[in-house]
Amino acid sequence: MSTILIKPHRLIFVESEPAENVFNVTDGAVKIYKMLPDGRRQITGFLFHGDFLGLVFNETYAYSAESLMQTKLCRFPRHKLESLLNELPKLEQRLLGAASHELAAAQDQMVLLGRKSARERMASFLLMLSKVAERHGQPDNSIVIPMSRADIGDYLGLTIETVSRTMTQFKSQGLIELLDDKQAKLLNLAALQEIAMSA
Amino acid sequence: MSTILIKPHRLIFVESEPAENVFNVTDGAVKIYKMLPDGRRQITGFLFHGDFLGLVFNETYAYSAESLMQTKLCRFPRHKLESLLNELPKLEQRLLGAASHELAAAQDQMVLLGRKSARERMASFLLMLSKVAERHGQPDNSIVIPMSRADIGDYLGLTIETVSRTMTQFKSQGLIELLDDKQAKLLNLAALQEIAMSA
DNA sequence: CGGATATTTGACGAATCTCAATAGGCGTGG
DNA sequence: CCACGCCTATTGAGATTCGTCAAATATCCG
Repeated sequence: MSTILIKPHRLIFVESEPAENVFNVTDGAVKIYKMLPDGRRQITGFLFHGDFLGLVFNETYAYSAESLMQTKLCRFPRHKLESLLNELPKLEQRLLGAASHELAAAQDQMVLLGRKSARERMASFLLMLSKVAERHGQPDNSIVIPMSRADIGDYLGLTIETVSRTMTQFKSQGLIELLDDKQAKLLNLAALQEIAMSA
Repeated sequence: MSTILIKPHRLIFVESEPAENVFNVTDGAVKIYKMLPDGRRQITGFLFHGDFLGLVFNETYAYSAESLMQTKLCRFPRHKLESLLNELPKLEQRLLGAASHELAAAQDQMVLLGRKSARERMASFLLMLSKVAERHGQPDNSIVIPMSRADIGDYLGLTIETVSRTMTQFKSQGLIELLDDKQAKLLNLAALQEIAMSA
């Protein structure tokens, strides 16, 4: 096990490569995504401090992973992990808990992608970043947006343009304030929650 | 642990109820879904012979489950499961494997919902049913469709009408043959795979 | 400072949704 | 056995949301 430091916008591993390592995000932010043969991309999650990465029991990675910013990772060789599991059953329970949590998040994202409008998706996304801010001990109405508009679009199943237009719309309705591309204030959390409609 | 028999179109459990049982589908078919407050629904998966159901490590179910047809389930009380896990670490590995598999399926579904066209979604769906048929020892080009058009729509993030129109389109292009609402032949698997584009 | 890249904005078009009508299946009861 | 009614699926026409293409603006970084 070793700690590694990763520069912004670096590939960490690629889908269908042999899954040699498992990671834990210590600091920074990571996106994970799958590609279609013609180049369309779906980002299936963003990972932050404390999240597990590459947690598969297949022989190959099921998705690609890339850093959004300078990021610190703990790396375990996977073959060591397997023997470790036999020694520490407690760890296995933690992994099962993590997988269960990820699964619940994946199902929420399916609801978002299958049934929510662009406005609802963007509101849900901003509230997700608000929860991340909270987890990091920041005020929940002041968010950092470490990903590009393209990343947001590929996460929400929208185009860059729709993401941008919806942000502008929220801004002009006084729901948010954009400090710059990467930083925003949520001026009306209640209204955003209303829009997001997440059961 | 007991085996229970469930009639078609019966609720098995409801989202946010205390998760008292874990199930294994022995026979039949089950849909699992989440609702938005205004009644929109997203079906997050269909389960068949051998699939685990209600596999959560939260105290409440994360989704509702309903039978599509007459279905047989194995039921475990969850509190017994937890002590069982301590005795049989092997079981925990199987559950972790199942969770990992479900997670991979969830990510594929996110790609479908976020980035695929109606045609691509329907082709992917028909091929999924083809794999189910194979798993059941049936020819892979003769599928049973145990769910309604509404279910298909809520699974693929489409409306009933779009599902129906796309089926008609496939039929008129000689890709499929509809025996009745619930049964079809896939006349050109290669073409459907081409359309589905699943990386 | 300046070129490259990312974001915003605008005009238009297309895929899918909505609403409405029709057709088909299936069970019940006459 | 047929007729009726109910429910689901299909088909059609028009509306709408979001995507596409294009241009302008802003931002980043050497």
